[in-house]
Amino acid sequence: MPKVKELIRVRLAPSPTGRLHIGTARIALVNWLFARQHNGTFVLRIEDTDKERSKKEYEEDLFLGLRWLGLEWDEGPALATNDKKRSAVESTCGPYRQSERTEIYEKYLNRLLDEGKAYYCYCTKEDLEAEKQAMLAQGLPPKYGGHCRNINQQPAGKEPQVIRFKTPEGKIEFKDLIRGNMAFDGSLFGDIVIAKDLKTSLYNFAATVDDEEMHISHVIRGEDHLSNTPKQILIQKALGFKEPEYGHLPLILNPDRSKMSKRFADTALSEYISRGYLPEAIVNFLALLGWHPKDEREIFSLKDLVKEFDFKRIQKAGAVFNQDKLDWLQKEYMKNLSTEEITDQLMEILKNKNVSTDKDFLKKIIEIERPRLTTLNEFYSVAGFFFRLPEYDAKLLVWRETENIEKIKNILNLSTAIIKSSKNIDRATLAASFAELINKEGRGSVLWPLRVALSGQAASPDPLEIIEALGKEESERRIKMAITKLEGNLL
RNA sequence: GGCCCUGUCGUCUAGCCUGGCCUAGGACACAGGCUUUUCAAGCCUGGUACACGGGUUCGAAUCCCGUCGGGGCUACCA
Repeated sequence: MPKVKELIRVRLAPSPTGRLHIGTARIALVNWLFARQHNGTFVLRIEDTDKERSKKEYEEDLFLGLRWLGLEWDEGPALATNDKKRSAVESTCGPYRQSERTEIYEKYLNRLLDEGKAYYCYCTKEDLEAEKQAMLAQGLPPKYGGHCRNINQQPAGKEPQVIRFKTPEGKIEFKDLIRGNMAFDGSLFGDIVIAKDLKTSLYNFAATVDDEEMHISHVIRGEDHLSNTPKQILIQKALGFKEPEYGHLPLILNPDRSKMSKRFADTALSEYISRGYLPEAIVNFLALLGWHPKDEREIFSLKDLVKEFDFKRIQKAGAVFNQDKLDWLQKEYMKNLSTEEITDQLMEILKNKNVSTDKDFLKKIIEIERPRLTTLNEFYSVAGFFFRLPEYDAKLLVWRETENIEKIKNILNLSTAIIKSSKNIDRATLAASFAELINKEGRGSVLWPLRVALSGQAASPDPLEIIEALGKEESERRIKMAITKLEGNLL
């Protein structure tokens, strides 16, 4: 076998049976960080042995998601092929889709079969189910009884169903990077099924072979794989493979502490992407889920994490997905964006809503609305009134019960006059021009109806700021509309 | 049921290995206040946690034992 240097090589091995899960994204992050920290290689392997459930579109979603997060893989599918050095590695470690590695598995399957370490099982699913029920009925843990273990020839009238591995008895021990020493009792497994047939390997077998063939040095994955590890170690031993190091990360949990599922939150990364979250926020959030530095910092870029992230400080217990914290981080990263950066993206979003606007106007609005935005996607729902005055009820113009219609109309009329006569309508000038009226009538009495007239909403930025952004003409038009509304509606 | 993992504020966690600096620190969330024309933002203040029970020790969140709780796996899925 061509030699691949004994370096740090980690892998992400997702199965494309659904959109990239937020938990998978975190596993990817940790693997990527580990590779970057040790000058290692981050391998992406697609575990698509389950032909029914694997879909090309999910593979695409995976590639997209990883790239969006900034977690580019060094080896794997969908990479540019003009790198000579890489193609040399690929010829020994690739291909990177399990569906394309059938011959490799077949070779090892045959070896196990020839050496009597694996065998064909002729038991049908029905047989097995009956056996399982019988054991359960006796209060025994269900496991395969080894019926076909020592059959050398195909029994008459029976077809081979699967290939089983002869699980040796005895303890399996290994050291987990996060959990320390682990010990399992092999006699509890029964002979595990490693392939449906020579062409169709199953997870535990395929993954074990690939980790060896791809020279994986550290298997970093979710805790849900902890109980697969002893099985894979047994297969390694039977085949004379080198045992990689293992690290099992705690799971991301629902608020009820079960494994994170769609019932409680969006589990697909693409969901967060389309909701307008920033990759930096997601990365930061994912890193802080189950890990924390010695000090009290909370904000980490991918670059910071390469420096600071420490495997030893990973939590052992699962962590509940906390949307509030994500949103807070998202806001923090939004603050770092320049208006310039946001503008282009927003132009795009507005275009999709059939709103045409010019850049300078948009920039002004962004400045005003920034503190109110968690994601860019929310922009239109909070700031849409700048572009189109929404329908509103005339009653909204009344600040408090004690206000009367005539007074409000009067204030609105006076306001129009103030705006008209104001040379400049920047906020500061406006504040000075309105001072007299406000002193006389009270802030709320003046500003509330103005706000509603200008925004059609009860919650908005300072009305004077809105005027500045909207301009004289549009502001006057909106106030006039409000007056008309009051006249036509005697409440 | 069996095997395995795990248990500090509501949540993410610092502290645990190397007992005393912990009347347990930070962040998010929450509550109150300031500001105030609304909603945000900002600033200030506050409350809540070592799962429980035994030991060991002058002293335990930290060490030992037990109990209880939570989770994962238990497929011809990965």
